[in-house]
Parts: sequence; C-alpha cells; structure tokens
Amino acid sequence: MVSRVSPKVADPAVRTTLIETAARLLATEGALTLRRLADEVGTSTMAIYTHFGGMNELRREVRREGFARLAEHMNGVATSRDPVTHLSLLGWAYFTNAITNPNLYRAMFMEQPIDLEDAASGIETFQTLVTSIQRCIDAGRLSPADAVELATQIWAVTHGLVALHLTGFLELDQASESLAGASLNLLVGYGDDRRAAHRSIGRARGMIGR
Amino acid sequence: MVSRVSPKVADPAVRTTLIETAARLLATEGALTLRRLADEVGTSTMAIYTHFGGMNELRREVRREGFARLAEHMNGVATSRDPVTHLSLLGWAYFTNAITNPNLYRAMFMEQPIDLEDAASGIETFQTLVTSIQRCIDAGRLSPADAVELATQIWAVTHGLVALHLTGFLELDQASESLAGASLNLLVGYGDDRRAAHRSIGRARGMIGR
DNA sequence: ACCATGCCATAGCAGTGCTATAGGTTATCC
DNA sequence: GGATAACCTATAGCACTGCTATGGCATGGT
Repeated sequence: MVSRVSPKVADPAVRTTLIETAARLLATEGALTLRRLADEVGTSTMAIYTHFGGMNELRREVRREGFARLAEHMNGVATSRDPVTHLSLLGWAYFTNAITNPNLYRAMFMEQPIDLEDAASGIETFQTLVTSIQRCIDAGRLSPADAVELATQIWAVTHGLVALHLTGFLELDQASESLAGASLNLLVGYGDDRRAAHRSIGRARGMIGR
Repeated sequence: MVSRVSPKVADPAVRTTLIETAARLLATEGALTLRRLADEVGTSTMAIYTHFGGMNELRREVRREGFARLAEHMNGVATSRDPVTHLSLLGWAYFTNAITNPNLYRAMFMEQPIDLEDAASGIETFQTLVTSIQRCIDAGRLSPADAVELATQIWAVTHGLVALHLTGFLELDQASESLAGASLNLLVGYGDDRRAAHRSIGRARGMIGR
C-alpha cells in the first residue's frame, strides 16, 4: 500500500547538517558521540536514528563525505607536462590531505572493517592514481605493466607512512622524507630512470613549496 | 616513612593471567572490555586497576605482549645464505603474523596514538629488519644507503598492505601479491638486479610453501 | 475540517570505564 | 602468638556510551 498522504517529511538540510557537524566534531574533538552530536546540532538523539538508522550508518556517511573531499582535493592538482611529476603531486595531495585531517582520515581508512560497497566508494579516487600511472607508462617513462598493481603499491606505501605517523611510530618529517624516498625507489623499480624520477619528484615538491 | 611491614603483595601470576586472557579475548572476540575480562579471569574489575591502573595501561601491556610475540616470530626465521631471501622471509613473517592475529595487530599498530616509549618498544623488532638490509648492502646486493631509511620504506609498504586488507580495502590475495610486487620493485630501486631480486623473493616464497 | 503520516523530544534500557568505600588477607614486629 | 600496618579486591554507584519504546505534534492531502 502506497501512502497517499505526504505528511511531514524529513528535512534534507538536517541530514547534511548532521553529517557536516559530525565531520567537524570528529576533526575538532577527535571523537564522535551520539549525544554530543545531538546537542551540537540542537536536536535529540532520535534525529540520528530517523535519518540514518544508527551511529554506524552515520559514520558511513561521514566517511563518504571524507572520500568526497579527498577526491575533490586530488582532482584539484594541476596536470603537469611531466606525467611523473603529476603522479608525485597526487601522492603529496593524498599525504597532505591525511595529515591535515587526521581524524577524518582515521575514520576513513583505519577504523574497524568496513563493508564492501563502502570500500568501493573509497576506491573511487584510486582511479585517478591509476590513470596517472597509465599516463606515465604510455609516455614511456615506466615499463609496461598493470597500472592497477603499481597504483596499489604506491597507495600502500603512502597509506602505510601516513598510518605509522598517525599512530605515533614515525615523526612527520620521517614520514614525509620516506614518502619521497619510497616513491623514488618504486619509480626506479617501475622502470623510470633514477635521475629523471628524482627530478620529477623534486619538481613536484617545489610546486607545493616543500 | 618507609613501610616496615610487607603485607599482602600483588600476585604476579594474576597480572600475567590478565594480560594473556586479555590477548585471547581480543583475538577470539575482537573486543576487549573491562567487565568481560574481569568475568573471564574470575575476579572483579578492581584487579585491573590495582595491577595496571586502568584499561589504557592494560592495553599497553597487551601491545607489549604482541610486540614480544612478533619479535619472537621474526627472530625465528632461519638465516639464509642469500641475504635478500632472508629479508624477504622477514617481510613474509611480518605479514603472516599480522594476518594470523588481526585483532592483536590492530591493537598494536592501528589504534589511537600511542605514547613514545610504547612506540619504541614496538620498533625493537624493527632493528631486525635494519640488520637484514645492512647485510644485503654489505653483500653488494643493494647500493650503499641508509639501512634505516630503506627499512622504513619496506615497513611502510608492508604495514600499508596489511592495514588496507584489515580495513577491507584489499582482498588477502591482492595484498599478498602486492607485497611480492612492491618488494621486488623496491629492491630494484635499492640497486638489486631485477632477476636476482625475483629469484630471491621466489626462493623465500618457496620456503614458506606459498 | 479532518486525519493519516512520519519526525522528534522524553525517558529509560544495558552496556562501557572508572572510583569511593569497606572488608579481608598477610607479612612483619613486639 | 597476638597486634598491627599495609595492601588487595568485592561491592555499589558514578557519568558516559549507543539504542529504543512511547507519545505528542506538525504537516499536507483529502
């Protein structure tokens, strides 16, 4: 039976406000609790349940919000004439985004196992990385290979350095330096000339004032 | 005023029982709560406070226990004549240990920021990796470089793959394959001959029946 | 005007880590 | 051997967490 009267419908603005406030609380206070969020938005705890069903689903939406911001951030890097420079810039964008929003990054990539569809939405921006690598291969800078596999390796080392920093095992400088070093060594392993790779990475670092 | 009588002293056996039970609960149930632990051991919640001071300190001890097991596991790998094979075996040992005890690994390397001294105790086994890499350099397989820096890069990519698997972003097979691939490419970047590195890694994989 | 519909405030549930208090145990001293 | 001081721990209760049953109420179609 389809409802024939349309009573008070959920205000979609409340939904986005909840997500954005949740992301802000996560960023500023480092934690996200149901009651704290309800107080901040000025509603009751039930609002979260009518709009999302529970905290898990709300956290999922916060993650999606984080993924969207990350995609926006990475799509914002200018395409360089040197494809390896562009690839390096993508790496720095990912790294910088994580360092700037550590709590959001934790929620996105370091929390308890997430479901498959959620992981898929997170890998969306992964395609940007794959495309950039494919461009390096097509330009003859890297040896022919599966771009997805190479992208996975670069993603892993970048995420690993970020994660080890966020958990306190690596200082920021160490993580940053190792990102440059590991990128260089991986690129050489991918077939790039060491000097050329070094120049491309240096160019990228120069472009972001590092 | 120094106490001149020595009353009932804390039973050290209770302490180790608490740590081991906590590690077991973390492994079997995936979560560790104060009351659950107290029930399991058959004591009251106060025991945790007299022995550790709180859940944070208990969790720290569980981490130390995990670090000890990891060190034991990695020190147990046989030294091969081929230093790169040994290095590869270390990587697989780390990877296997993490996959076998995912919850303990999470507690050790993926939880909220840990304090410096705790991170130091975790890096203890890191020295094993550094030594193995230094041996590769000394044997002429890898170009002269800072072994600590190279070890950081290998650690980062291995941890990154493990972490991405544990959070659901990578299937186990993908993580496993990328570990081999990234190791190969990094080794080439470190100066090893591609064929030689491939052979050394393959030898390691053969030794662990993979 | 009616009223079905669905949002949301209230109050309460079981669970969490933590703590104040009181009782019990034990090694030492006289 | 008894008294004593020091220490451990069981009990009960605190504030907090996510969650839910309930009922009031605003809304928009009839």
